[in-house]
Amino acid sequence: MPIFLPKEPLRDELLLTAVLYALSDEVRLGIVRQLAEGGEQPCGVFEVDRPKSSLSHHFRVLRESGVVTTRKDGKLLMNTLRRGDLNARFPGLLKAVLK
Amino acid sequence: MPIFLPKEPLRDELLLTAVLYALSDEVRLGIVRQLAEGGEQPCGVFEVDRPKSSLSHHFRVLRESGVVTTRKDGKLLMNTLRRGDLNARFPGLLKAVLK
DNA sequence: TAATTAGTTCGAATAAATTCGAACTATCGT
DNA sequence: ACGATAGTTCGAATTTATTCGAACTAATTA
Repeated sequence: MPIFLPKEPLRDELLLTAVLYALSDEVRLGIVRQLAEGGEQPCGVFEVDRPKSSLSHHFRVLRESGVVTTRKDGKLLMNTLRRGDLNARFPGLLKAVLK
Repeated sequence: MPIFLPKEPLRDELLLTAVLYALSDEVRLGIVRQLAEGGEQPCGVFEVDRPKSSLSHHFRVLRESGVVTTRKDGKLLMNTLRRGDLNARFPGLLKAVLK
């Protein structure tokens, strides 16, 4: 079966509780901070002390909550923080969390 | 055994992930919103469709994460949102979440 | 003193999240 | 075509959270 990335919620489907939950984990928060700093990056560059299947799980949570968007580029999955959507729906949240 | 309220973290012991986790639940977020609106209130005034033992659990999570502080007043436990501490440690977070 | 009220604590059941290895898909390079 | 690389998916184990009823503590009121 082909790889299906989870469907990412549209801007107006973002749920505050889901976003807060996604950000409430150290690993995921670390990923988000690094994306905020360095812009679009593939999954592999994140140095977390966990096997890739665990990392993949955390990316899924970030995608499904709408915190991150992922596009395919060759053999890489490139991840971007959904700044615009998050700022539109929850103004100030990202800034407060990333500070 | 006497009733021991969970120890509330000091301002500089607040953890962002713990706060975000506490806020990532609809019931708890509802309590926090109502405290933000109406100021100090006892546990009993919150109309959530759950038995009081469940409510008590949610208050515990809010206290242990440092979102809420509780003082005893007669037979009531009065709860207050820890605005000052939260704003000091995570500027803008509360505003963004409560909007 | 007894009854009521407010809310916690306990214990056990259920539900949900996390973790990891192994197997897999897809792409790239040789 | 083959091997290596990137990352997902699956399945099962473990951990953590939630839920609730019942028993409890402490304060109030009769």
